[in-house]
Amino acid sequence: MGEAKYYLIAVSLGATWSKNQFTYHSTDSLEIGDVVLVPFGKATRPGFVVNQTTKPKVDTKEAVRVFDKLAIPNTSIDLVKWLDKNYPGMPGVHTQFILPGLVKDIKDKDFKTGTDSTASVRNLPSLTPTQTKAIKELRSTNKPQVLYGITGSGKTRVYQELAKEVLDSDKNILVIYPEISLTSHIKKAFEDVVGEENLHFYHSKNTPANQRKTWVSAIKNSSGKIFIGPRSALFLPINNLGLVVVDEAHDGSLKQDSGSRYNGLMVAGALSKIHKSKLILGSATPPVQETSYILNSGGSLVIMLDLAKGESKRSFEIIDMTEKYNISTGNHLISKSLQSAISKSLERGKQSLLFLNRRGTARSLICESCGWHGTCNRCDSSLTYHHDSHNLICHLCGKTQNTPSSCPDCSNQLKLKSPGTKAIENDLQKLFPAAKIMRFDSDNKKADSMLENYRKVRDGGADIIIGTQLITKGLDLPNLETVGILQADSSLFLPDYSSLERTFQLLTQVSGRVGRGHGDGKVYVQTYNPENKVFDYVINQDWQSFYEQELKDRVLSGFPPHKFMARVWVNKSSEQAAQKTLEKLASDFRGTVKVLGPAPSFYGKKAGKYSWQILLFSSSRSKLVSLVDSLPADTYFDLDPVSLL
DNA sequence: AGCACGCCGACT
DNA sequence: GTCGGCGTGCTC
Repeated sequence: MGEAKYYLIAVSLGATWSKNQFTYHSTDSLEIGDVVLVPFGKATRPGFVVNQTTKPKVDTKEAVRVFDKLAIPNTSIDLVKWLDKNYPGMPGVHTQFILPGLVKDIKDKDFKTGTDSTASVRNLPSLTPTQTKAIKELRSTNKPQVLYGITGSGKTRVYQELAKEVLDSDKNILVIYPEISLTSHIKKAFEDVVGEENLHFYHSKNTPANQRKTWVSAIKNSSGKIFIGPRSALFLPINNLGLVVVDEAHDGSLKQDSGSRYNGLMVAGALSKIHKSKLILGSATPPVQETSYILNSGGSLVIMLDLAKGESKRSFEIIDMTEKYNISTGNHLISKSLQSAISKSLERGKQSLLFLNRRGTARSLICESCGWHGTCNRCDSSLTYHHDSHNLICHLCGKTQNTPSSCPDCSNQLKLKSPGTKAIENDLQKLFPAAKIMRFDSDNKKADSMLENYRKVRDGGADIIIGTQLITKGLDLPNLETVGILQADSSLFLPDYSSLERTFQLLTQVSGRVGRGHGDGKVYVQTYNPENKVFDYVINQDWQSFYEQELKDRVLSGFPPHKFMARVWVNKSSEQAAQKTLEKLASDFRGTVKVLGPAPSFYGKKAGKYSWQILLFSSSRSKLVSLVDSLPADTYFDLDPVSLL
């Protein structure tokens, strides 16, 4: 037993700590990165050694090394540093990402693996010319790349091929995939490359023992493994990472929406830079902001526009719901075309899927006759109706307008509509009494029941499926023929700079549920604004034109990726207090950066608290970082918000 | 997040 | 003179 030495330890802590490095002693000789358990307050928490230090003035407690030589890789320490720098104020949380609670429970047996058998690689399907070309382009550089491939173009097959090469060069692979529990095909695809024993899922729904094993496997193995998980898997302490794939890179779940609000795509970028590994962001609707960042920093775009073998076609019909003769006599939400398509699919024993775009419903006022909706003449953003004051408010600049009693363009009556899936289910049952109808939404989103529901639906337990957001995510329904999108425009007029992009993504992803290799399918897009250009981009499956147009619009409006942005808000028990606090902040910041607002937050009242917000814009991200880092304690911020709502 | 410290009002 | 309200600050 030697003399006690002193070490600076980064402790895994919650969001309320603005500091997380403290001095502990140990009689063991500890190395930088060694994982330790330390007493902190009443609790014991995991931490890692930052460096050796001198005896401090305060009394120290003892750090206990968890396992012999269980050190987190330098790359993970560098990632924590990057997070601390780019999302300031929550260092304890960032350490917790790297050292989650499960670290405390790691036992010797978690180190024991089954036979480290060599990968039992199965025969993979042959490549199409488009896939071969994409692989060649992806191989040609180590810079980050965006893989844009329409639904059905076979991106997964491309990942398989690249994964094989990376594994052959004795490295590990990380695949980020949202809603992994719903999508078995991605699991199978990588299993075919690396074998079951070498494929690790990292997911909160797995058993604790399984999670510990995966974590240990990451820290222990220097090659031959593929790790798959949601955004939290970005923080697995993987060694020797050769490839990072973020599939469905447009997905909103990549953005952490509480605590340290990091953007998973940015973290993936930092991670691959630290490892000098390849980064691929794959999607049928690549995100505008990050695609632009990648293209402006030397990365490139790889395009796959052809359907892979065995994939079938999908066609589109845009239905103008302002035309009365288009609407079913039995139900005002469903068009005649959609009704007869559902009917025909029923006769053929095929399934129909109705997507109810609930985002933004009931809050904006629209005219059913001509498609008019209130917009702010200063911001060009949609106005939101407020029940209490009977006003229309711009949530960007805060300007208030009186609510017109009738449509300013055609003087017909204005409507606030928000049908739920339940109401539609009832209506449809009346239209199709013999059909088995099933709702599939996040109201019953307990993961196990969701998977159960999905199996039931897929295996023919429903003729008509009604759902919201959830059904946009990778649902694979082989027997699906008809897709109906109800209120396709409801997400279009949200007061959010990204509402056009969100709409494009939603519609494209829903459309992608049909025509998956088992007969052609048709998508019926019902809208009150058929002339909106977003529908052309969707039905032509033309992301590139959408992207170019959207980039131009973002330059004009000054939003990301043209400028960096931060959203800053407070929650107060009175509206006046919230407004006053932010007016003070806004006047402090004006002159340093561009400020928009204050205005009420979109969800202005939550749990009895009133929320107001301001938006900060700058060409320098670090300027925004230093501003939000100096905010008062009860102020919240989101750097690079994907949504302003 | 917990938990101690501390400074003021209500009650024995 | 004591009990306890919860604002403030600290956790090596």
